[in-house]
Amino acid sequence: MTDKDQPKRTRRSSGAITLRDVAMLAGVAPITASRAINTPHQVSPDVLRKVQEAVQRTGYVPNRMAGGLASSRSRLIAAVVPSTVVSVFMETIESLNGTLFEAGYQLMLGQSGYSAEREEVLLEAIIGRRPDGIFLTGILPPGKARTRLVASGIPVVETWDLTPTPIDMLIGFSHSDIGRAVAQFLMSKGYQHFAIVRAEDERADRRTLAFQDTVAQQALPPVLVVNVGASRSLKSGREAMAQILGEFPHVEAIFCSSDLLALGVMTEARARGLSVPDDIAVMGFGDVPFVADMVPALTTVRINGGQIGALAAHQLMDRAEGRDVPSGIVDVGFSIIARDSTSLAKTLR
Amino acid sequence: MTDKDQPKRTRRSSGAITLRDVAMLAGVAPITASRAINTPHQVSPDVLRKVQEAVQRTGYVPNRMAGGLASSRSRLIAAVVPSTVVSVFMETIESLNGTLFEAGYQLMLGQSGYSAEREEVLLEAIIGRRPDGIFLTGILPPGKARTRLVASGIPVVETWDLTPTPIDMLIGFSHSDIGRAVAQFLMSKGYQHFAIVRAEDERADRRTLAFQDTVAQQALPPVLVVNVGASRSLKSGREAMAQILGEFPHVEAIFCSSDLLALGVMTEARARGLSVPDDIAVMGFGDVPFVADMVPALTTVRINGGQIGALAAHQLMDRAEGRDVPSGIVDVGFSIIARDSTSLAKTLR
DNA sequence: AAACGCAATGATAGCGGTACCATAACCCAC
DNA sequence: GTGGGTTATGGTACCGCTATCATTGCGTTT
Repeated sequence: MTDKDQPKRTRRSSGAITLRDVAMLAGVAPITASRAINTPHQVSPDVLRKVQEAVQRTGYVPNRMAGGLASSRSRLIAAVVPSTVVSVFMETIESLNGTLFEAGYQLMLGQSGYSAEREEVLLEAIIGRRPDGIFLTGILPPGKARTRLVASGIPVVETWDLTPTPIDMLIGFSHSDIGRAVAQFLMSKGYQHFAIVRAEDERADRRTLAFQDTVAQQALPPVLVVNVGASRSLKSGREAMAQILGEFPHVEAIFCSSDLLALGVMTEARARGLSVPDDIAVMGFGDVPFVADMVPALTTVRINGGQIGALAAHQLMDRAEGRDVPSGIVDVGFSIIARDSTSLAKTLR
Repeated sequence: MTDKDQPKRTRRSSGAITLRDVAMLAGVAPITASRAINTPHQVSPDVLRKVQEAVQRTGYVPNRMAGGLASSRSRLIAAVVPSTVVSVFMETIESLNGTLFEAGYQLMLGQSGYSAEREEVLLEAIIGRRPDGIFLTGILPPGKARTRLVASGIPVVETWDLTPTPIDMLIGFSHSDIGRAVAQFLMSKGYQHFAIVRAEDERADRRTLAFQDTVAQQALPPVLVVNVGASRSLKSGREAMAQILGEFPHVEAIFCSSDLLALGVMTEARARGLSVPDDIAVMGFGDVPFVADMVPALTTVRINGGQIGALAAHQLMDRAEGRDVPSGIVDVGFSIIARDSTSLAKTLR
């Protein structure tokens, strides 16, 4: 009857069930309901039961934005992946996401690889969500984006590479080591005339340089390097192979900066009646699942992407939950998976 | 001098720059600073300049959790993708994420495909974030998860399939139509003896059934169907091919439920000295980027995944921003990309 | 000239949770 | 029986932002 009881202003609300509703239904204070839900051991069995019942009955789902705001803990982790050829990183993202999810965290995805300005906008969008941690595919070069990230104070894991100067935590492997190891592997098989097919990419660059160095130390002929630019498609592998055969017919072994490029190289070789590995050996990089079962099975470099994702998840969550994780570098290494595409089957010329 | 001015309780705070700091620096009220940032046309040029300067100087990044809580608009979209073989959906996710990002939204990723309980937990985690929209890869079968989702009132787009009873919005294509179209395509080429290699998947099921029906209507011999289970690997394609050749040596054309399976089938064929397409025609599904440049180039079914992602993004954002988007079904169709793996090169037996 | 409309700014009260402190009830020791 | 320590619960004040209404100043309408 007393309309004046109503506050003058219209209160808005999303209309959804809130903790207050649950608490009222259970006959306890909101804070007690909160405890029953988040730290059940702190409440009596009786209250716990009543609150759980109320949650069931109402279908209450806690609002994590409100919780995050109040506790300064968003339980959100942001991952930045390159927009192209995400496939190589899929294993990592899946394992990252899976590990986070088990522990009650969510993953936010951002795509990099466009312009520097957009990179900055992306970082700002990410920071605006106040994630508890940030996962970067690759290492972030000095610049505004990096400065902003450091200033934000959010724990960061860079991955997939090594650098002596990480922002914070780093989980990766040495691309130089890979270039060296692959060169040694191929030389140990007796190959002497090498070509490299590589995408335009700083990491491929370092693999290439180390490969060339290692070969040069054995006084072998120089390595022919074909740069296919940004494209990592099978097609560019084929084109690169055509170029190699034109310029360097004596080539015996080709190291490609991705499995897909290697597939292209093999495709072109076969199209020209050349046999892999009888005429030419081919190596890839990445060990995407299907190259193991092709004919010939592709020799390649395997990175344990799942390990990187899981490790990163744990380090970020440890940080978020106040456990001490020193900034530092974890080298997860790599392995060369020797398969048929590099098995010597005829006498080298 | 008066220590008692201090409130008794210790105030916590994340210590970061807040809107209040910016407003004070600019000499305006917080709400005015908010307007300068979010709706600049509502403030005078003078105030705008001062606030922008303050933002620059402080490096202020708005806290979107607080904003979302206050406005009931999170600017977050959740996407649920199957945990396996995400590659087919990558194009969609990239385009979804890209479109959202341009408009100031962020993407949250969830992986489905585990247990039903986990599916429920996932949905609860998603709803807890109060996203402005949810993108589902596939359609959600009736069950607790679906009920909960409907109850949440969050706009939903189901994709990659058609059903007469979507939760809300639906962007997909008919798998039956594909089965029919592929059968007709292959029959029009003169093939009569068919096999299908398929993964355990409800959608593959419908393609298979429609294919069989269409073939049966022409009174052709029955189609040999090989179910490879959950695995969609190249290896299972090879194994399926081995089985087909054992049971059905007359087979002329094989339709696979993924490009990777098709690759496996072709690999096994070649390993046994059979030629594709001279001895056997092969078709895939998905048109992953590299199958166009293989030898032989793979005939396959192309879905415009980018279109699905972009369209879904726009529909969800339209909903979030109060523009009217009727619940309903969009059929984006598909296309058969005829390439070399089905070009008739010798007289059929 | 009084009334009106509109643009720019501000005060206030939340959004839905949790941190922090307070209180009550109970147990134990001495 | 009184002081001290737990355990269970509650009250209050925020987290950082925006919706809503209020106010002010000024040009415009009739």
